[in-house]
Amino acid sequence: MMQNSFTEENYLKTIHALSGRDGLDVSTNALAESTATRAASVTDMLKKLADKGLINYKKYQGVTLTTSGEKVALSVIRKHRLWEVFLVEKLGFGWDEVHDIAEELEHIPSDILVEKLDAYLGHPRFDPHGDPIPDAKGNLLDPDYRLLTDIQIGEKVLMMGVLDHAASFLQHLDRSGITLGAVLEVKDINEYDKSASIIVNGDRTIFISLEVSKNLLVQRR
Amino acid sequence: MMQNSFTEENYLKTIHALSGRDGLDVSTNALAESTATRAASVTDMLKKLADKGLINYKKYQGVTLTTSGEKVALSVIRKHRLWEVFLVEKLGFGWDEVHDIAEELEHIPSDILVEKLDAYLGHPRFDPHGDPIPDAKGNLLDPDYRLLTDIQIGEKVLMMGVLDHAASFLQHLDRSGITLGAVLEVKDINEYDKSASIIVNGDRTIFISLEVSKNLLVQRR
DNA sequence: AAAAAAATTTAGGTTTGCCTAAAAATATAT
DNA sequence: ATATATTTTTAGGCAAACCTAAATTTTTTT
Ligand SMILES: [Mn+2]
Ligand SMILES: [Mn+2]
Ligand SMILES: [Mn+2]
Ligand SMILES: [Mn+2]
Repeated sequence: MMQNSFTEENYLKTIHALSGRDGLDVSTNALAESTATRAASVTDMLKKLADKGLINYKKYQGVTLTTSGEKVALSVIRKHRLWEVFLVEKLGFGWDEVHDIAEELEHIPSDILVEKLDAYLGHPRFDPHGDPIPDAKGNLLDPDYRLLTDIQIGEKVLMMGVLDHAASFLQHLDRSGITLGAVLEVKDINEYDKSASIIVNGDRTIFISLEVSKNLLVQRR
Repeated sequence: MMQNSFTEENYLKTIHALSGRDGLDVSTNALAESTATRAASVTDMLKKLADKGLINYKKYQGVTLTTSGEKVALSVIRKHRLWEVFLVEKLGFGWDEVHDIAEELEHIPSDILVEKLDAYLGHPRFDPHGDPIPDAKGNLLDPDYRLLTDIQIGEKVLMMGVLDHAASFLQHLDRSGITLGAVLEVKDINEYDKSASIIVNGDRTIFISLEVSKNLLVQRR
């Protein structure tokens, strides 16, 4: 059985991300956008992935992952997130610095490496951004967090993850003192622009824009 | 400034290894052999590396690294050896299992990653096979070890490294109890086939063939 | 110093993953 | 339902890294 290339793995991971929890069809254009390539190049790759049995592809109809394609995607995601934990927990990187490095490390192929890394890290269940880490068999939790925009005034929630993974957003959260696991209490919501004042960990009050609220995943306590 | 590809880095590393401590010219055929490619492919790559100023190349005359090429080679070697230390010291791999994985990890580009890894490992000076690790500036120790074949009967030496890095050889040493840092005393050398009996760490006596002696780097105490 | 052998380079192809431009299919608007 | 717009595919090419076969250069032998 031939190995999947770096590029093929990235396509599979992207298809997984774009098809979301419901396994919706992913369009050629969406893939072109996400992979920073042109639609024609995507079509080329889709043919190859279909030939290898990794995706279901009918011309003009979009694609979904096959079972075998999903297995590959989940394995890459597992590696990505485990390496991110390593970079943050062991090497002392910030959560805003690890994505690009993990983007490369995720393609190192050794299964035994992944399992030893997982054990060394203490079998973490979430990565530094709050994203769940698939287990060795490809089981992936779907923790139904909600957006901070759905939380009522007076409610206290735990900060569990981010939707936007951009370094600039994560750095903004750092400056606001909003870290994974922080307790957030919605003190007030501005009618006009939906900006909010939030009490962080019971002491500091900060103001956050709707843009920020829309990207914060939280959980009732 | 364009980045060097995976493949270019491997060629530079191979040229470094083959030119030895004296910086001798490396032949096209030797490179073809070491990189498991054909001579014609090597010629293609040599032209490219010469264009990029990484090697000195005159047709039919063999190649040497330029200062800039050597810098790249040493950086790749540094990464290879640091990752090997990580795999053995932190993840618990055996010294016979890490080479192929490090062969991939050595191409992960981030400078800051390398420096954080180095610090995390406690700035190791040698890799699990006894090979010296270049520092961040590209300074590489040249410890003048000698071969066990050069040691007289009765002499006690420290086991410092291996010439052959093959898993089968390393596993053979494991079975013989010969590890890095072990004290070896040459008890007797067989006239006929130069095989020897050796006392390991002052207790066990083992017999080793010339083939093994030729691949053991040792140091007087 | 030729002739023969070995090493190296050139010539011409292949595959992978990308591109632009043009054609075809699908979706949307009138 | 037709026309228009959008999406997707096809056609034809390019660069990287490899290949085989054929030429060329260097080295070794006679
Ligand atoms: Mn990431
Ligand atoms: Mn992450
Ligand atoms: Mn190695
Ligand atoms: Mn080594």
